[in-house]
Amino acid sequence: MLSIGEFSKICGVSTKTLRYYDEIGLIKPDEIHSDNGYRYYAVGQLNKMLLINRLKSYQFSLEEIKAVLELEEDLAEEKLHSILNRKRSELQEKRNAIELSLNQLNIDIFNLEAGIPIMSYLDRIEVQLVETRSINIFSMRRMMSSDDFAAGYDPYFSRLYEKIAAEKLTLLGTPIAIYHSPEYDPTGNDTEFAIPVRETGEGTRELNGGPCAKAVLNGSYSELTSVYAKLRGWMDQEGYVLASSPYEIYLTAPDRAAAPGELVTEVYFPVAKKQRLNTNREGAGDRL
Amino acid sequence: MLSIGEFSKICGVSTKTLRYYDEIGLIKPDEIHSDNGYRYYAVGQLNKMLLINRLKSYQFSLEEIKAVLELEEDLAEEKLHSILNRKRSELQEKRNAIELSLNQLNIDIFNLEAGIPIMSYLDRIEVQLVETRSINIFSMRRMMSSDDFAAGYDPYFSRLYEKIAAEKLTLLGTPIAIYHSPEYDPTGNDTEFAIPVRETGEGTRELNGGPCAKAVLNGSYSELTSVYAKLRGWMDQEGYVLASSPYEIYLTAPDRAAAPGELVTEVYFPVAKKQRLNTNREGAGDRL
DNA sequence: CTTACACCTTCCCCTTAGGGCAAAGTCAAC
DNA sequence: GTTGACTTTGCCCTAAGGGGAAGGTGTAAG
Repeated sequence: MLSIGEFSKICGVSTKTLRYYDEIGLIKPDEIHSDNGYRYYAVGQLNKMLLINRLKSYQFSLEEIKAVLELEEDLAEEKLHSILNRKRSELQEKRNAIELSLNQLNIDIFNLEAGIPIMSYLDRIEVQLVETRSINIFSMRRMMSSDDFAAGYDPYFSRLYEKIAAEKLTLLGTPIAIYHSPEYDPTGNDTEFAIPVRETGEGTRELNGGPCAKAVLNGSYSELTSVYAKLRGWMDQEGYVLASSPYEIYLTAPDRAAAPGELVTEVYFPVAKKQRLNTNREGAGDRL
Repeated sequence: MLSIGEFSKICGVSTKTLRYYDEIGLIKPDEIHSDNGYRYYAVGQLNKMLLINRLKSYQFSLEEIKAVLELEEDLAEEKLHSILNRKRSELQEKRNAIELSLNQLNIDIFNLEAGIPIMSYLDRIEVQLVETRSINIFSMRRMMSSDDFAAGYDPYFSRLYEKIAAEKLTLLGTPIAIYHSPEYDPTGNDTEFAIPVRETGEGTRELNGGPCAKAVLNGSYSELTSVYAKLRGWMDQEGYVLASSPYEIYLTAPDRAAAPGELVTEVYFPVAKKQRLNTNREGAGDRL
């Protein structure tokens, strides 16, 4: 039998950790002296502890490890297999997310070396008030989960293009995404994919024109949230409210793998003037 | 001015988060109504909040972000540059660590599909008691931090090989690492890099022979900790104690980029019989 | 003017995987 | 017998907020 200190040195974990694992029932000492409470571990428990360490290196939580250990005892191999596969996907996603951040960070560092402050692109986002015309669109509407969103819009636009080709419709513009959810909802967003066409008929509708706050984004979609923030900030400052669903027009087709630096996206917020409310609480003089 | 709810929707963060950031002084509302305590944010604070979001995506801690924001105000660009560079290195390291885990996980899944239980390699680690002979080694000794360790031993062995070549010594074996720290110390380990040579003289010494617990590892170094655990477990069970510093002999040269599956490493623990102590508390009958 | 409802405030507890420290008991060696 | 290393429990702490309660406000509609 091994004392907690010996066991901890062999396994490379702290005694604190071993006491914690005992407490949560992950690995309990083979024996606890009833008179002094000392924990003693069996040599045979080394394997279990080493497996725990390995699973930890795969970023399993202790709760998950507990489940895996119970599976191991039941010899439920196919379940274990699926758990490992899922964890592999998780790790791959994490790696990809880091990769994306690294790319963006590289751009920022590159800009900084060229003397461009990090967030200066925000100042280059210009918001204008424009008057749009109504256009006829061929569209489909979907609830988009965040997974769907991450997968990109290409498959949806592809389907639209296929139908347009099949029905011999006349293209009048580049793809558009219209966001009908009143605000961002992490569980799913009501999104309409549209392409301007000449013909009316089944599957088409009119996208109403009117006054819009418009901003143009040159570059990676990762900065879209900033564009939205800029537009909402502008609306608040200028005393406008959202009149209907915002939409984005992808001038460079998103299915074409253009260099991210060359993407051009227009963002439109249909707006209406807020009717006589203090657009600025300072101006209303309700302070000082 | 924007209420906390409006500001939160524009920036895509929760009101809870904004109150927390206020509390820790990361971003304080432009104005707090003194009568009801309501927080109001200025449109101009959007930029700051978006920068915070971006830095969070680079996995800066809030504490670090606070420091960066202060730098931004001081326009200390070169400092900012170095901070971003350091964070880039951190992210790259994280990605590499995940990549390593993924490789190992892939091996485990592959084995599992072939019907081999995950930790079965542990059972294939055989510990034997062997009698080694003294050998003459040419060596250098270093304190190895965990960073040094991660960088690998190749540079050290390379230096030894260079000196051996320069002094025209005769090689008698493959590289050896000897661990003089009594146990693993995360702050640094006293490690000796050695290569067996025929000639004695400056820089050489004798590596004493004697009884050793020996185990052979076929495959990736990531399983070395298990080998050590196995050896220590064996020693405890058989009633041996460590007599001097353990060492590893790399039969396949570690500087050759052999496929990790083909690496062969021998691990030796010089041992001595523990003098008449209960080798097993059960056997000593001090329980039940 | 009242009422409903959305919004805001503070306060408290909860999360992961343990780390640090203190007071007190115990073990093994000299 | 003493000393020093080891072990026990107990308490508070971490980072970045989430959940919910209790109570105070803002605004719009009837």
